[in-house]
Amino acid sequence: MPELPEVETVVRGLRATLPGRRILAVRLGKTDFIDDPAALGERLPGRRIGAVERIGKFIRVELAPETGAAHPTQSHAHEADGRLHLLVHLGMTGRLAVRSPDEPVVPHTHGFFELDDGQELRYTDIRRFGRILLVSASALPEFESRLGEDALFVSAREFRQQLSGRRARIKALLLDQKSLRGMGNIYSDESLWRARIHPVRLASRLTAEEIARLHQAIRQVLRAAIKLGGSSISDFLDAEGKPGSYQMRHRVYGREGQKCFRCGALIRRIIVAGRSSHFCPHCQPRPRRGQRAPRSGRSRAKSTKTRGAKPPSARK
DNA sequence: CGTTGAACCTGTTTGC
DNA sequence: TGCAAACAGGTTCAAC
Repeated sequence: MPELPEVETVVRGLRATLPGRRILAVRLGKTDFIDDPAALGERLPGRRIGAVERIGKFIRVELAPETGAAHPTQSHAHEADGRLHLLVHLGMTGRLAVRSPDEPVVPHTHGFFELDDGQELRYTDIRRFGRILLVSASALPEFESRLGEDALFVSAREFRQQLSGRRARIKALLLDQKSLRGMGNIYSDESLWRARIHPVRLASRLTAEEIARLHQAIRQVLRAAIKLGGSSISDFLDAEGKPGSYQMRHRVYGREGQKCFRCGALIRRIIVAGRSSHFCPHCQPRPRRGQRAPRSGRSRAKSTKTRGAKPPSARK
Protein backbone atom coordinates (compact mmCIF):
# COMPACT_ATOMS: atom_id res chain seq x y z
CA MET A 1 0.00 0.00 0.00
CA PRO A 2 2.53 2.58 0.92
CA GLU A 3 4.86 4.01 -1.65
CA LEU A 4 6.80 7.24 -1.44
CA PRO A 5 3.78 9.62 -1.35
CA GLU A 6 2.00 7.61 1.33
CA VAL A 7 5.12 7.32 3.48
CA GLU A 8 5.79 11.03 3.04
CA THR A 9 2.22 11.73 4.14
CA VAL A 10 2.62 9.61 7.25
CA VAL A 11 5.95 11.22 8.08
CA ARG A 12 4.49 14.72 7.83
CA GLY A 13 1.69 13.70 10.11
CA LEU A 14 3.98 12.18 12.70
CA ARG A 15 6.24 15.19 12.56
CA ALA A 16 3.43 17.26 14.00
CA THR A 17 3.35 15.31 17.23
CA LEU A 18 6.38 13.12 17.80
CA PRO A 19 9.43 15.41 17.95
CA GLY A 20 10.25 16.31 21.53
CA ARG A 21 8.28 13.44 23.03
CA ARG A 22 9.95 10.89 25.27
CA ILE A 23 9.25 7.20 24.94
CA LEU A 24 8.23 5.72 28.27
CA ALA A 25 7.61 2.09 27.41
CA VAL A 26 7.25 -0.36 24.59
CA ARG A 27 4.75 -3.20 24.29
CA LEU A 28 4.73 -5.67 21.43
CA GLY A 29 2.31 -8.21 20.05
CA LYS A 30 3.58 -10.47 17.27
CA THR A 31 7.19 -9.70 16.51
CA ASP A 32 8.10 -11.73 13.43
CA PHE A 33 8.50 -8.54 11.39
CA ILE A 34 10.89 -6.91 13.87
CA ASP A 35 14.62 -7.46 13.41
CA ASP A 36 15.44 -7.50 17.13
CA PRO A 37 12.28 -7.28 19.25
CA ALA A 38 14.12 -7.41 22.58
CA ALA A 39 16.24 -4.41 21.64
CA LEU A 40 13.17 -2.21 21.36
CA GLY A 41 12.15 -2.76 24.93
CA GLU A 42 15.70 -2.48 26.19
CA ARG A 43 16.91 0.57 24.33
CA LEU A 44 13.91 2.77 23.62
CA PRO A 45 12.44 3.65 27.01
CA GLY A 46 13.77 6.98 28.20
CA ARG A 47 14.84 8.22 24.82
CA ARG A 48 13.72 11.52 23.36
CA ILE A 49 12.34 11.64 19.83
CA GLY A 50 14.10 14.02 17.48
CA ALA A 51 13.61 14.33 13.76
CA VAL A 52 11.13 12.22 11.82
CA GLU A 53 12.19 11.73 8.23
CA ARG A 54 11.61 9.52 5.22
CA ILE A 55 14.30 7.32 3.69
CA GLY A 56 12.76 5.95 0.53
CA LYS A 57 9.82 3.93 1.86
CA PHE A 58 11.25 3.79 5.38
CA ILE A 59 10.17 6.09 8.16
CA ARG A 60 13.10 7.19 10.29
CA VAL A 61 12.49 8.30 13.87
CA GLU A 62 15.59 9.76 15.46
CA LEU A 63 16.07 8.88 19.12
CA ALA A 64 18.42 10.85 21.31
CA PRO A 65 19.89 9.15 24.36
CA GLU A 66 18.40 10.10 27.71
CA THR A 67 19.74 13.50 28.51
CA GLY A 68 19.23 14.94 31.95
CA ALA A 69 19.85 11.64 33.69
CA ALA A 70 20.58 12.67 37.27
CA HIS A 71 21.80 9.29 38.28
CA PRO A 72 23.60 7.05 35.84
CA THR A 73 21.79 4.17 37.47
CA GLN A 74 23.58 1.24 35.94
CA SER A 75 24.52 2.48 32.52
CA HIS A 76 26.41 -0.04 30.51
CA ALA A 77 29.92 0.28 29.24
CA HIS A 78 29.16 1.96 25.93
CA GLU A 79 28.71 5.39 27.36
CA ALA A 80 25.67 6.65 25.54
CA ASP A 81 25.77 4.72 22.31
CA GLY A 82 24.74 8.05 20.89
CA ARG A 83 21.77 8.47 18.67
CA LEU A 84 19.63 5.64 17.51
CA HIS A 85 17.26 5.50 14.60
CA LEU A 86 14.03 3.57 14.64
CA LEU A 87 13.31 2.56 11.06
CA VAL A 88 9.83 1.48 10.09
CA HIS A 89 8.83 0.06 6.72
CA LEU A 90 5.07 -0.25 6.24
CA GLY A 91 5.23 -3.14 3.81
CA MET A 92 1.85 -3.58 2.17
CA THR A 93 -0.54 -2.94 5.03
CA GLY A 94 1.41 -1.17 7.73
CA ARG A 95 0.09 1.86 9.59
CA LEU A 96 1.77 4.05 12.13
CA ALA A 97 -0.28 6.54 14.09
CA VAL A 98 -0.43 8.40 17.38
CA ARG A 99 -3.52 7.53 19.38
CA SER A 100 -4.93 8.00 22.83
CA PRO A 101 -4.63 4.86 24.97
CA ASP A 102 -8.38 5.12 25.43
CA GLU A 103 -9.12 4.54 21.78
CA PRO A 104 -10.00 0.98 20.89
CA VAL A 105 -7.10 -1.00 19.49
CA VAL A 106 -7.77 -2.00 15.92
CA PRO A 107 -7.03 -5.63 15.07
CA HIS A 108 -3.48 -6.53 14.00
CA THR A 109 -1.89 -3.79 16.07
CA HIS A 110 1.43 -5.25 17.23
CA GLY A 111 3.42 -2.30 18.46
CA PHE A 112 2.67 0.24 21.20
CA PHE A 113 5.13 2.99 22.09
CA GLU A 114 3.99 4.89 25.16
CA LEU A 115 4.76 8.60 25.01
CA ASP A 116 5.28 11.12 27.79
CA ASP A 117 2.27 13.21 26.81
CA GLY A 118 -0.21 10.46 27.55
CA GLN A 119 -0.57 9.31 23.97
CA GLU A 120 0.93 6.31 22.28
CA LEU A 121 2.38 5.53 18.89
CA ARG A 122 0.77 2.41 17.46
CA TYR A 123 1.94 0.14 14.67
CA THR A 124 -0.73 -1.89 12.90
CA ASP A 125 -0.02 -4.32 10.08
CA ILE A 126 -2.51 -6.90 8.83
CA ARG A 127 -0.12 -8.89 6.67
CA ARG A 128 3.02 -8.13 8.65
CA PHE A 129 5.09 -7.57 5.50
CA GLY A 130 6.38 -4.45 7.20
CA ARG A 131 9.63 -4.24 9.08
CA ILE A 132 10.94 -2.47 12.17
CA LEU A 133 14.59 -2.20 13.01
CA LEU A 134 16.95 -0.17 15.13
CA VAL A 135 20.06 1.33 13.59
CA SER A 136 22.83 3.22 15.35
CA ALA A 137 23.84 6.61 14.00
CA SER A 138 27.13 5.17 12.86
CA ALA A 139 25.42 2.41 10.91
CA LEU A 140 22.90 4.63 9.18
CA PRO A 141 25.12 5.63 6.24
CA GLU A 142 25.76 1.98 5.50
CA PHE A 143 22.04 1.31 5.59
CA GLU A 144 21.31 4.17 3.21
CA SER A 145 24.09 3.21 0.86
CA ARG A 146 22.14 0.13 -0.07
CA LEU A 147 19.42 2.28 -1.60
CA GLY A 148 19.46 4.36 -4.76
CA GLU A 149 18.69 8.06 -4.98
CA ASP A 150 15.30 9.23 -3.73
CA ALA A 151 12.77 9.18 -6.58
CA LEU A 152 11.52 12.61 -5.58
CA PHE A 153 14.90 14.32 -5.56
CA VAL A 154 16.99 12.45 -8.11
CA SER A 155 18.45 14.79 -10.71
CA ALA A 156 18.00 14.23 -14.42
CA ARG A 157 21.68 13.39 -14.69
CA GLU A 158 21.67 10.87 -11.86
CA PHE A 159 18.50 9.29 -13.24
CA ARG A 160 20.04 8.91 -16.67
CA GLN A 161 23.19 7.39 -15.25
CA GLN A 162 21.20 4.95 -13.19
CA LEU A 163 19.47 3.63 -16.30
CA SER A 164 22.39 3.67 -18.67
CA GLY A 165 23.63 0.29 -19.65
CA ARG A 166 20.91 -1.53 -17.76
CA ARG A 167 19.29 -4.20 -19.84
CA ALA A 168 16.45 -4.80 -17.43
CA ARG A 169 12.90 -3.75 -18.18
CA ILE A 170 12.21 -0.21 -17.16
CA LYS A 171 9.35 -1.27 -14.89
CA ALA A 172 11.64 -3.65 -13.00
CA LEU A 173 14.19 -0.90 -12.55
CA LEU A 174 11.67 1.60 -11.25
CA LEU A 175 10.58 -0.92 -8.62
CA ASP A 176 14.16 -1.74 -7.61
CA GLN A 177 14.96 0.25 -4.48
CA LYS A 178 18.67 -0.14 -5.09
CA SER A 179 18.23 1.72 -8.33
CA LEU A 180 15.81 4.39 -7.17
CA ARG A 181 14.26 4.57 -3.72
CA GLY A 182 10.59 5.23 -3.14
CA MET A 183 8.80 4.06 -6.27
CA GLY A 184 6.21 1.30 -6.00
CA ASN A 185 3.74 -0.37 -8.32
CA ILE A 186 1.16 2.39 -8.58
CA TYR A 187 3.47 5.30 -9.21
CA SER A 188 5.65 3.33 -11.59
CA ASP A 189 2.65 2.59 -13.79
CA GLU A 190 1.35 6.14 -13.53
CA SER A 191 4.73 7.62 -14.40
CA LEU A 192 5.25 5.32 -17.38
CA TRP A 193 1.83 6.24 -18.73
CA ARG A 194 2.62 9.93 -18.42
CA ALA A 195 5.95 9.44 -20.17
CA ARG A 196 4.29 7.19 -22.77
CA ILE A 197 6.72 4.35 -22.21
CA HIS A 198 5.71 0.69 -22.26
CA PRO A 199 6.65 -1.09 -18.99
CA VAL A 200 8.47 -3.86 -20.81
CA ARG A 201 10.90 -1.57 -22.64
CA LEU A 202 14.55 -2.24 -21.82
CA ALA A 203 16.13 0.67 -19.99
CA SER A 204 19.19 0.59 -22.23
CA ARG A 205 17.01 1.18 -25.27
CA LEU A 206 15.18 4.25 -24.07
CA THR A 207 16.05 7.42 -25.95
CA ALA A 208 17.50 10.40 -24.14
CA GLU A 209 14.21 12.15 -24.68
CA GLU A 210 12.21 9.31 -23.19
CA ILE A 211 14.44 9.21 -20.14
CA ALA A 212 14.00 12.94 -19.65
CA ARG A 213 10.26 12.56 -20.03
CA LEU A 214 10.16 9.74 -17.50
CA HIS A 215 12.21 11.71 -15.01
CA GLN A 216 9.78 14.60 -15.32
CA ALA A 217 6.76 12.31 -15.11
CA ILE A 218 8.02 10.71 -11.92
CA ARG A 219 8.48 13.96 -10.09
CA GLN A 220 5.18 15.38 -11.29
CA VAL A 221 3.26 12.27 -10.32
CA LEU A 222 4.92 12.02 -6.91
CA ARG A 223 4.44 15.68 -6.12
CA ALA A 224 0.79 15.63 -7.10
CA ALA A 225 0.23 12.49 -5.06
CA ILE A 226 1.87 13.97 -1.97
CA LYS A 227 -0.29 17.03 -2.35
CA LEU A 228 -3.37 14.84 -2.17
CA GLY A 229 -2.14 12.79 0.75
CA GLY A 230 -1.27 9.69 -1.26
CA SER A 231 -3.54 7.02 -2.70
CA SER A 232 -6.03 5.05 -0.64
CA ILE A 233 -7.14 1.99 -2.57
CA SER A 234 -8.58 0.03 0.30
CA ASP A 235 -6.77 0.73 3.48
CA PHE A 236 -4.12 3.40 3.46
CA LEU A 237 -4.65 5.95 6.23
CA ASP A 238 -2.34 8.74 7.28
CA ALA A 239 -1.04 9.33 10.78
CA GLU A 240 -4.36 10.81 11.76
CA GLY A 241 -6.36 7.99 10.29
CA LYS A 242 -7.49 9.85 7.20
CA PRO A 243 -7.32 8.48 3.63
CA GLY A 244 -5.52 10.10 0.73
CA SER A 245 -7.27 10.96 -2.51
CA TYR A 246 -4.74 10.56 -5.30
CA GLN A 247 -6.53 7.38 -6.36
CA MET A 248 -9.01 9.75 -8.01
CA ARG A 249 -6.20 10.83 -10.29
CA HIS A 250 -4.97 7.42 -11.32
CA ARG A 251 -4.74 7.20 -15.10
CA VAL A 252 -3.94 3.52 -15.51
CA TYR A 253 -3.51 1.78 -12.16
CA GLY A 254 -6.61 -0.28 -11.42
CA ARG A 255 -8.25 0.82 -14.68
CA GLU A 256 -7.93 -2.32 -16.80
CA GLY A 257 -10.57 -2.33 -19.53
CA GLN A 258 -11.40 1.33 -19.09
CA LYS A 259 -10.64 4.08 -21.58
CA CYS A 260 -7.30 5.81 -21.69
CA PHE A 261 -7.73 9.44 -20.66
CA ARG A 262 -5.45 10.48 -23.49
CA CYS A 263 -6.58 8.44 -26.49
CA GLY A 264 -9.59 6.37 -25.52
CA ALA A 265 -7.97 2.98 -26.12
CA LEU A 266 -8.71 0.35 -23.47
CA ILE A 267 -6.20 0.09 -20.65
CA ARG A 268 -4.54 -3.30 -20.39
CA ARG A 269 -2.93 -5.20 -17.55
CA ILE A 270 0.00 -7.58 -17.89
CA ILE A 271 2.52 -9.00 -15.45
CA VAL A 272 5.96 -7.43 -15.55
CA ALA A 273 8.64 -8.09 -12.96
CA GLY A 274 6.07 -10.20 -11.17
CA ARG A 275 3.68 -7.30 -10.64
CA SER A 276 0.46 -6.18 -12.27
CA SER A 277 1.33 -3.52 -14.79
CA HIS A 278 -1.25 -1.23 -16.31
CA PHE A 279 -0.70 0.67 -19.54
CA CYS A 280 -2.35 2.06 -22.64
CA PRO A 281 -1.55 -0.13 -25.65
CA HIS A 282 -1.84 2.86 -27.95
CA CYS A 283 0.02 5.60 -26.05
CA GLN A 284 2.65 3.20 -24.76
CA PRO A 285 3.60 1.06 -27.76
CA ARG A 286 5.37 -2.26 -27.20
CA PRO A 287 9.00 -2.36 -28.05
CA ARG A 288 9.66 -3.38 -31.66
CA ARG A 289 11.34 -6.73 -32.05
CA GLY A 290 14.36 -7.89 -30.14
CA GLN A 291 13.11 -8.73 -26.73
CA ARG A 292 12.68 -12.42 -26.26
CA ALA A 293 15.84 -14.29 -25.43
CA PRO A 294 16.94 -16.52 -28.26
CA ARG A 295 15.27 -19.86 -27.83
CA SER A 296 18.34 -21.85 -28.68
CA GLY A 297 19.82 -25.10 -27.48
CA ARG A 298 18.03 -26.94 -24.79
CA SER A 299 20.97 -29.28 -24.39
CA ARG A 300 23.23 -29.93 -21.46
CA ALA A 301 25.48 -26.96 -22.01
CA LYS A 302 28.93 -27.00 -20.56
CA SER A 303 28.27 -24.77 -17.61
CA THR A 304 31.82 -24.75 -16.39
CA LYS A 305 32.79 -22.36 -19.08
CA THR A 306 34.02 -19.19 -17.44
CA ARG A 307 34.57 -15.97 -19.19
CA GLY A 308 37.63 -13.83 -19.21
CA ALA A 309 39.04 -11.89 -16.34
CA LYS A 310 36.59 -10.41 -13.95
CA PRO A 311 37.34 -6.88 -12.85
CA PRO A 312 37.76 -6.18 -9.14
CA SER A 313 34.06 -5.38 -9.05
CA ALA A 314 34.24 -2.93 -6.24
CA ARG A 315 31.25 -3.49 -4.05
CA LYS A 316 29.82 -1.03 -1.60
C1' DC B 1 23.30 -9.48 -15.20
C1' DG B 2 18.39 -10.45 -15.38
C1' DT B 3 14.08 -13.16 -14.92
C1' DT B 4 10.68 -16.02 -12.77
C1' DG B 5 8.31 -18.03 -9.15
C1' DA B 6 7.73 -18.90 -4.50
C1' DA B 7 7.53 -17.41 0.17
C1' DC B 8 6.18 -14.39 3.99
C1' DC B 9 0.58 -13.41 5.98
C1' DT B 10 -4.22 -12.00 6.12
C1' DG B 11 -8.23 -10.32 4.00
C1' DT B 12 -11.30 -9.32 0.15
C1' DT B 13 -13.12 -10.01 -4.32
C1' DT B 14 -14.29 -12.86 -8.19
C1' DG B 15 -15.73 -16.95 -10.63
C1' DC B 16 -17.97 -21.26 -11.36
C1' DT C 1 -25.07 -20.50 -1.33
C1' DG C 2 -20.32 -22.25 -1.06
C1' DC C 3 -15.88 -22.88 -1.77
C1' DA C 4 -11.61 -22.15 -4.34
C1' DA C 5 -8.84 -19.19 -6.85
C1' DA C 6 -7.07 -14.79 -7.78
C1' DC C 7 -5.39 -10.65 -6.14
C1' DA C 8 -3.56 -6.82 -3.02
C1' DG C 9 0.35 -0.62 -2.16
C1' DG C 10 6.56 -4.88 -0.79
C1' DT C 11 10.84 -7.36 -0.32
C1' DT C 12 13.85 -11.33 -0.54
C1' DC C 13 15.76 -15.54 -2.02
C1' DA C 14 16.63 -19.70 -4.77
C1' DA C 15 17.06 -21.50 -9.25
C1' DC C 16 18.02 -20.90 -13.94
